[in-house]
Amino acid sequence: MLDERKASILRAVVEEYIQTAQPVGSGHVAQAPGITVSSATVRNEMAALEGDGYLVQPHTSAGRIPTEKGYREFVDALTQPSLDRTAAQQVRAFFDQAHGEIEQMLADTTRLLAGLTTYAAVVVGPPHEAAAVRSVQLVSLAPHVALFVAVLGNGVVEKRTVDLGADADEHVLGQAGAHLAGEVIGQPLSAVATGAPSGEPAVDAVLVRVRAAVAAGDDDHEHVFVNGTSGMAASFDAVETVRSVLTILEQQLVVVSLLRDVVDRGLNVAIGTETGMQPLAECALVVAPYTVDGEQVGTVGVLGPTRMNYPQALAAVAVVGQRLGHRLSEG
Amino acid sequence: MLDERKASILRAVVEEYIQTAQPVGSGHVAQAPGITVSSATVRNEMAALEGDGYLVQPHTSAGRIPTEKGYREFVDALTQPSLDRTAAQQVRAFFDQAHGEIEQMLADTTRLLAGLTTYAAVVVGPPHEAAAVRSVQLVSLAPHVALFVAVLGNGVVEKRTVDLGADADEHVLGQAGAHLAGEVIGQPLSAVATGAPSGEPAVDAVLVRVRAAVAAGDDDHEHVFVNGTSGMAASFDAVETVRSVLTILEQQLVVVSLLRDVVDRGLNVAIGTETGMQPLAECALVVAPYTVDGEQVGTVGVLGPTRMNYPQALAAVAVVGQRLGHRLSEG
DNA sequence: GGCTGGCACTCGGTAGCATCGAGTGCCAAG
DNA sequence: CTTGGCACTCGATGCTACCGAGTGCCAGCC
Repeated sequence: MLDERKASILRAVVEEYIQTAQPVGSGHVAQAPGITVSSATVRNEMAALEGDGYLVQPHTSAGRIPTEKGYREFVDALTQPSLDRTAAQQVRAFFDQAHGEIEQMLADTTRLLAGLTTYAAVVVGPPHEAAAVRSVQLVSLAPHVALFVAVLGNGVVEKRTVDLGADADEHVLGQAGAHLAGEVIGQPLSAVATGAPSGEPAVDAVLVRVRAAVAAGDDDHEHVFVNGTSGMAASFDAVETVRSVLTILEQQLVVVSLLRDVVDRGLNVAIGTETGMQPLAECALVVAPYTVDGEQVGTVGVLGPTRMNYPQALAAVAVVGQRLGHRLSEG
Repeated sequence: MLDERKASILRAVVEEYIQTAQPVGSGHVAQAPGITVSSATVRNEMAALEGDGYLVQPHTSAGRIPTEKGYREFVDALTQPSLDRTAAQQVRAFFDQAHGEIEQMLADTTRLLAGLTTYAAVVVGPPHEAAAVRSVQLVSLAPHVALFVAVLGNGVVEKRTVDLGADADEHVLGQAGAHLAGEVIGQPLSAVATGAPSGEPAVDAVLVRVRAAVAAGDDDHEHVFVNGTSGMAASFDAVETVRSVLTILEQQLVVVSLLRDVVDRGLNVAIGTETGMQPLAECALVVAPYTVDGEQVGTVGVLGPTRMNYPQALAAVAVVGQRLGHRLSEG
């Protein structure tokens, strides 16, 4: 454990480094608010902090930079920060005005978060399979093609185009739809795959196709929304870093499992290698799960450089996650 | 108009510059295939090309770089290029296997294009309003909340959450839904906004709310899918350029109007300032509209650096656009 | 007349070198 | 234990010399 003085020196270093991106020297720290000792004393303490692995020198006779361990300590020592007035206002305004369609709202939420933090924002939507089916319908689109539409209790609509292989008239489609509705309403969507035949040959032909189509799309990744990559890009000065981060963010499955993994470890913040992804070594991830009716159904997060503004990011993610959960609980 | 020799010299310069990103000197051009004259002659011709605005020198005594006019000439002189074998194979495989849900397919198409070109790929989906409504439904989600679901003829599903303001039982919702169905099936979705009341007070209360919700989301931007931003990032070496391009790509409305604008001008390729967007001065955009049942309904494109591989990009965009149109026409 | 080899010239990039200064570690005194 | 002082380090900056890719131009050749 760090003593009080070491802790405040570490804090000063991290805060200045976050602002300037330059190695910070003992002189600057000595002048920082909350530091009452001389630069010489600071030097001694900084040497000790370096010995303990909280700081590093890029080269002898340069200032110091926080290590992952240093950031970790800094973050752990943060008292739960709160948003500044205008940002809180912005969040409030957003969720007051938020309306309409769930996916649109999640996408807009990433915009909000990206705007609040100037980093890349990520929102993982509620898993589709979880919710109970509220309504099922089969709609004819073209001679051999129908669309299976299921409305889930959380407002998500699942759809699959179904190649029927042969003509099916409206009547048969209607019957098949009604049969499916009887089977799966109130059940999770996966129940579609395992239902019984109806007895009517024409209807059963359709049912087989539909069940196959639904099952095929069943390992449907959860939906991920990403935004603010431009802000993320601005935080790095090596284009190669930007490129590798973009590569990660483009792989939805990877993003989902990354966030889930961090949340499962009970973390709010994953710094550098803590993310478990080597291309994110220079990044930090701040996340918060959100709950609907007391159940964790998704995650919001921001991805930025390790030298991100943690207090701001933590506050933004926490507030947005909480508000989003409330909003979704309302329906 | 350029004479034959100037044209082939320009072509050689562009091709080498695309490959190396270095100013190209007369010596290299002289060794290029198709060039049979000495470097001294090439020098004279290159000086003339510079005088005519096709090339520039970054500084005296350096090689030359194509100008926008130079790229334009190069592109216009291209004979319609075709995809190499493996890429064509990839496209074929993709569309053979493509199935299921239209939006998923469009998203996957951007992945395909991004993979083919190593630039950022953009696909603009068919406008939602255009297609005729096939089916309408009102589903209760929560006590005061219902979901309006409309299936359009092109397989798109439009949905709106509707705050009913008060409880409405299933029966009333069903009636309202049936009433709407009678009005708008076969019509574009916008017909929902202008229907008549039903006469039944409870049903009409619901109808008012639904009509408002549908109208509110009506200026719904068309859906845009973007992918391959990491490849785009790798094409530039200034992070600031990457950032500004990302900023553009994050604004869906801007992307849509950009593509539409280019297509409307009858172009396949927009180079640098031809895009009309200043942050894209160092970019080129290759686009192709795709048609369903003979009607242009959307656009595919790639966005890369001005020194992009035009033949490859043009071929990829053309083939993908065409195949996508076919695929969508089938239903 | 047009092409070509030759040649002087230009100028960005790189390497070597001195200088500067922010920052360090250490020490002796308070 | 803290602090001012001091010698030291080493990246950054600026200067100079040099190299070489590339140019423009010219005289000779086909």
